[in-house]
Amino acid sequence: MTQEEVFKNLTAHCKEYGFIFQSSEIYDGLSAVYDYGQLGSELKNNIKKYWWEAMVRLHENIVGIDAAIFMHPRTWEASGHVGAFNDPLIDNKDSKKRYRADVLLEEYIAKLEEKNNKEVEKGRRKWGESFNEEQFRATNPNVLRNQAKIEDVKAKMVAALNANDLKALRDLIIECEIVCPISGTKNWTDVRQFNLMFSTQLGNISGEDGTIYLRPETAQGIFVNFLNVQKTGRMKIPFGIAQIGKAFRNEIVARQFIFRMREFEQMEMQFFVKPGTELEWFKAWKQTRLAWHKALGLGDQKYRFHDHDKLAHYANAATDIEFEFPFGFKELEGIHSRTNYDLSRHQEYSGRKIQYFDPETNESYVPYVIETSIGLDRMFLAIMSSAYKEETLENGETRVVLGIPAPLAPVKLAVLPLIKKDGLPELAHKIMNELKLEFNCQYDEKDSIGKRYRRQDAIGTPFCITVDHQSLQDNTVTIRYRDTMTQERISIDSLHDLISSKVDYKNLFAKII
RNA sequence: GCGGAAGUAGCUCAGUUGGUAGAGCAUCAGCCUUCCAAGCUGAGGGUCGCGGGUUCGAACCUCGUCUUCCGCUCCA
Repeated sequence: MTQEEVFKNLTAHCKEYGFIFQSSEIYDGLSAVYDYGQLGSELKNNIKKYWWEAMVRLHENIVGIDAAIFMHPRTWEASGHVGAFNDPLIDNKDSKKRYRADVLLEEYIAKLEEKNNKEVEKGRRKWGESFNEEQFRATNPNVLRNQAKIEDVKAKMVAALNANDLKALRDLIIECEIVCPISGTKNWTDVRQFNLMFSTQLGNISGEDGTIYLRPETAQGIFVNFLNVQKTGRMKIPFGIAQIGKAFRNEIVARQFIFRMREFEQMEMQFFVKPGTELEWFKAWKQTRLAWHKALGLGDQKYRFHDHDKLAHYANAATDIEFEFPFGFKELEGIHSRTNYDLSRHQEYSGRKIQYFDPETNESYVPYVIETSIGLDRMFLAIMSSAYKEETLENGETRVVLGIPAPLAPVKLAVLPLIKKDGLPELAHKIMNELKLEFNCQYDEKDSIGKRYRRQDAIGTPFCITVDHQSLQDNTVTIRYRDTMTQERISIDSLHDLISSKVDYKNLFAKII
């Protein structure tokens, strides 16, 4: 079976067992938006917990916040998200080249002006000393025609840009018969605004038109709260602020299932350090974060660093932790040395002093920042794609099993009466009622025992507790392990401690610290 | 965005030259009882992605649209 087929089966499996559904499916779905189902949301919550506790609880100098999705619009001017992504763009279908629509029109206007200048030069040569440029421009029919066109195009372009009327811009390009400099054709796409931020209206914000954005990254919520957290939490550098939350990007192409979605969730931590020490911390966080991933046991060979050669304007070092997805090695987490760019920009745009007074050196500075930013949905996909296995057993039968690490498994155990009479269901319920106080459990008495094991395998339940006739005699049950399919008989009293020891996050943390 | 392919029950799919919609698995109820799925009986479930058009009649032909997958492009 090819990788592609396995990935297809995985996505079908995610739907069939209630992990992931397409958003608004009964209305034909919404492109690149997905919902997490009854099991998916459990797994997602467990991933969040693993990250949050590893970052916030295990590091005494990291605290967590939960900032709003809506932020003051000036945030995005300071961050550089507004402006950099606000151009109306148009593609030529033949050359596949992309242009700014307003630039194409301005070049067209410039050409007309050049034409007129040439006419004027011709007139000047012809009339010599007695040439009156003003009068010439006011009377020459060619110049007048061009000038009228210039005025017309300018007026229409400004009107269209102000009204954000993209269709009018395209119509104008067609009307002017502008051709692509490369292909020479007039085969244009629609004009599109390549703004990656979603916008909406806020009731009444003073001085603005009320347009606000859904945050395209969670990081800014941390930066604008730097002073709040540092002062109220009495934080001393170096320290970090962590956050889990939704972000939104209006991607042009969003594909590969939940790998690139328009609404997604990030788990980010911004670590504030003394200027000059940032590259040491960058190196340290690379190792810390890789260890966090490897502790899950999905396979060490599935991870690699991809250092950036071309750095973003705000960074002085950057790397990706890439994971081997079914469609190849792709970015799972980014670790960036963001310098003091963000805090400095907010200092500039807000007019507030955003600095840290270092008691050791008695000086103030704008801290440098190391960012670790992981896509929660990508993490989900990484776990699912490495956990999903189609196995052929020794007896020739097949099973589909999700080898999800036990601490992250949506359902920790299933309680199964071997048959549904003779008092076995009653005892099974009694066991379940005690264990469900701590673990997410399922009870199942339908169909043969083997079939029920397969059902639990398919959703990644690590343990099946089977109640049989012997249980009624001696208070023991069998516990069956998902990965090995082996069983052992243990007393009902020891169930809690055994399962607890296997699903505890401590097992993972032990490998990190 | 461009090009290609696809969309029929929860899942995987069949459906003949256009003539009232099918299977297996799954689900539910009952029977049976057996530690690694597919025993017996019965039941529910589909405006064939959506919308126009052609036709006496469309799952099938046609146009549009939405969604998904693949390649390119774009973004980072």
